[in-house]
Amino acid sequence: MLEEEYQLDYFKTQGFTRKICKACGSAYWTRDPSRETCGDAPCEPYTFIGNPIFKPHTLDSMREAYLSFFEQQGHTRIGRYPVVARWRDDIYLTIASIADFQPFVTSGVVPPPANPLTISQPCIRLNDLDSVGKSGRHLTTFEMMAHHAFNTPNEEIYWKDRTVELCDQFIASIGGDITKVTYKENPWIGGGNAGPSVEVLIGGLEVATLVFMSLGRQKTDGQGYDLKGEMYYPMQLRIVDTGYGLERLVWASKGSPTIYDAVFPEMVSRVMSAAGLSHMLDNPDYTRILALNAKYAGLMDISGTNLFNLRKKVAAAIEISPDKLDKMITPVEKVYAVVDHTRCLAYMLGDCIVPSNVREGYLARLVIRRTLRMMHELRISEPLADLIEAQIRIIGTEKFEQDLAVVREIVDRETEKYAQTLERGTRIVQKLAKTYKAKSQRVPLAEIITLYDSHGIQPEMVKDIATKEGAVVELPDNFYSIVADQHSESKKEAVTEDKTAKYADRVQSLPPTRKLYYEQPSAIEFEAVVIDFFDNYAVLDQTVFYPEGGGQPADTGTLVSQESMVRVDDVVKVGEVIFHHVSGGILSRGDRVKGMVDEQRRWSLMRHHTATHVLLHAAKEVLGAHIHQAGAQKGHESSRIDIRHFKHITDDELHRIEIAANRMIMANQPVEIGVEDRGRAEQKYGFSLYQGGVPTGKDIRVVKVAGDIEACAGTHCRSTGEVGILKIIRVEHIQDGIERIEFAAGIAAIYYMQHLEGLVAASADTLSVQHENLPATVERFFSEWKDQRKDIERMSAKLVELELQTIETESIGGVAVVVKRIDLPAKDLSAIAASVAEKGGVALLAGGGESARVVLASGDPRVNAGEIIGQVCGLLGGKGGGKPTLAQGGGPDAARLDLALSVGKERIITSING
RNA sequence: GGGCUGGUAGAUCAGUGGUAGAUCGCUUCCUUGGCAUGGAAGAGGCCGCGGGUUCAAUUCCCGCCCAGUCCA
Repeated sequence: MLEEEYQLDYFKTQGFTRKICKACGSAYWTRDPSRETCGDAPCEPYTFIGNPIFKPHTLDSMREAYLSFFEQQGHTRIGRYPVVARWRDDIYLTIASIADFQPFVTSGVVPPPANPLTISQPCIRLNDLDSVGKSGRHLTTFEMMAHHAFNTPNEEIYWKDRTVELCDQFIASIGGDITKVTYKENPWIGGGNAGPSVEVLIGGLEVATLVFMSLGRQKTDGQGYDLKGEMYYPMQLRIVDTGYGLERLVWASKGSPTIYDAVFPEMVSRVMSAAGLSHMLDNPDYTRILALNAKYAGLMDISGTNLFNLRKKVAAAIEISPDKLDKMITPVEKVYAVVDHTRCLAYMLGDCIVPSNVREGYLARLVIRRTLRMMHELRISEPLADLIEAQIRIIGTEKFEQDLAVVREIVDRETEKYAQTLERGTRIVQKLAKTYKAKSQRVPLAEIITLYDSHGIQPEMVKDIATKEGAVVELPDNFYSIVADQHSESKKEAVTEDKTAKYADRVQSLPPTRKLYYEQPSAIEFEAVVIDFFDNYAVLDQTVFYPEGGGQPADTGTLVSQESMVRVDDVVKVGEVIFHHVSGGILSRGDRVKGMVDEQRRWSLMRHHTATHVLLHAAKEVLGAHIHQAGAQKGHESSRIDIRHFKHITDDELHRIEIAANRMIMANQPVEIGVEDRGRAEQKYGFSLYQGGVPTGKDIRVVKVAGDIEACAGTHCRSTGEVGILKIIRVEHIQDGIERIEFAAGIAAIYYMQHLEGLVAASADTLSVQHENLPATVERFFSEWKDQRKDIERMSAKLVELELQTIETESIGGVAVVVKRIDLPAKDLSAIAASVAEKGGVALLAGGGESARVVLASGDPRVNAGEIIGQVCGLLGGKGGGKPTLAQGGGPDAARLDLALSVGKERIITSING
């Protein structure tokens, strides 16, 4: 990035000078000519600990100071967005304030909700999870306070000078000494955008970053820049993207040893006492150690082995052994982490994340389990739900969508589940340890990886338990990276190709298709002119054919011109142009055509689509406010909707949902559809608008069905009554936290019920009973079947006994030999034969019938049953085999049974006589 | 969405291409004045579901369902 980008008038008029840091070589601007370093870690240590650089503020007062300052400077205050970035498909969590406005506002498609605006956005970043609690400054959750200005070629709000000026003024307004502030040049690249940027440093701490997003990957007329091997070009939109760390500002305003003491003091002392460490709080040594720890940690990256180096440094400074220091400080670090994590969970769960084994739900579970583990290590007996509830109450219950009782239930369930996992894990490890101890081998690494990967058992736990069992376990330091390596080997990228992508240029020259399916939702016939025809795609000036979208499949139908009639088998939307894929003929540019969509199918799709909205609303009514769609697929025979829920839906709940949905249908309320300004709609209805994904564009189509309000592009019935009827077919548990409800609407529902009725009728018919008696009869038959099976078993045992009593053996070479045909099942034959063999005899028994079964048991080592049986069965047209002592087989040729037996007998005699 | 592990008696789990097992629990009986306990006998299994291979599948192969777990 060019040096000139930073030559601001503001710097010049305010007496700043540009200097080069003697420690790191970076360029920075300062009012203090005698300054020699840039002011950033590790070039400069923290100076604010024990010596605050702002007037004391709490989180709430600092946030208010910020937002009202920028309000006074002409910015509009905007409410926070959820910490789950449901409007993004590339990230799970909101990681920065600008993420709220990506991608549509930053790309210029959608105007910002206000301009300029100010916001305090809670963000979650789990990248530095390991450092939380240890470094004194890392948090999983922080609020990024920001003011954003979106400059267009037509409207200039403000740019660099004003931004830096506002920063200076804000710092002054909270009591900061602006002569101590440095602005460090730090070009920014990220997410396909780039621009000059300055870090705002004071007291050794970075408190803000001011980014001037002005370059993008898309080629424009302006001069391009090569940044790290990629070309960037000036964007139409130039965006002021600032980020002020609320927690850091509060920390610097208090000068406490760690950020945690400054930000959530109540929770720190609560968790300290829960862990029995409250005495530490009043211990001046402890405060001193922590302050030192944070100071040194500020100068280094403490991941991995660096933690040990940090310990050594701090220990040396206070003259105790690193071991002793470690013992003192580790529990306190865990307390900080627990406090941080519970706040993170308050936001996650409060914003309706449901823990699960996928996506953001997995992240929530990860944090929950981590927290539970640390609480266990600290011997905190207080339930996790209590701590999270306390965090929610501190932040304010009204700030969250999720009901507190639901949060508690979710956390309790997760706690319970984790306890079960641990219990199960302990048993598995104990067993494994015994196996390896018996073999006097050490437990191989592969086993430990499997335990972690497949059973969620931490390697440390494996070691503890196995050691207690007396087995040897060695853990490599880089355990987790070994696991990660194994995973990356099996990773494959799924490439989805867009079959219409190649027409992008062609679309540019075509006018948008008029969407009659919106203007006249119940129309099925229309007239149009063919504007273009290529590769069996017809583009018309207007159409009632609905293109695939929002989980609703495309319409099918016909197009008729003077010369030909073609079938429309697929319809897709490319930008604002609609492509009709046709077969069975061709059309020409300029043809006048009459179009007809398949009416039954279209109506069925509309019913299912409207029914989907009704069902979602009914589910919300029955299950709670957290119900959110996680995917949907409409069809004309049945449809399905995936909803986020933290436990299985019971039959009773399903029935209640079905009834609630049908009541809504019977209420026959009109379906209201309107196009609204995106920003206004978001503020008015909230992000529950985006149940089926996030549409593009400045305006969104808002569909209101029976109290359900969604942004939706689909076609709908005119009133709920037109859905007719909604029948739930089944509920399926897709993943943890996601339930799939399959259902049918309208005629399809009737078909389904008729089908069900058919199943009942057929079953009842087989048993010759009334439908009502079917369950009882099936029950009776099943238990009778079981009883009779028992009887047969008992009788078989009797038969075997009888047979044994009457069996006559022939002595051949001193061995008792039986060769006999007994028409019993193979199982009984082997019981009899085995019994003969037990006494040292040899028994060759065969059963006839449709096919033959042969059993040969030998109690004499000279007679190898497995070898002889092969020949015997061969004569019967089959095969057989087994052990030398017991062999079985058979064949289809039952008529030759007597021959086979006599041959078998010969073989036995030969074997005995050698 | 991808990977991995598992599904056998009420519970926890062995096991095998050829007659389904153990421990705990349960029932009954015996020992005892009664209880803890000790002893004996017994009940309890579509070996998750559906296909395939095989003379034979709980076991091997394929698909599905269910549960658990790791990762993006």
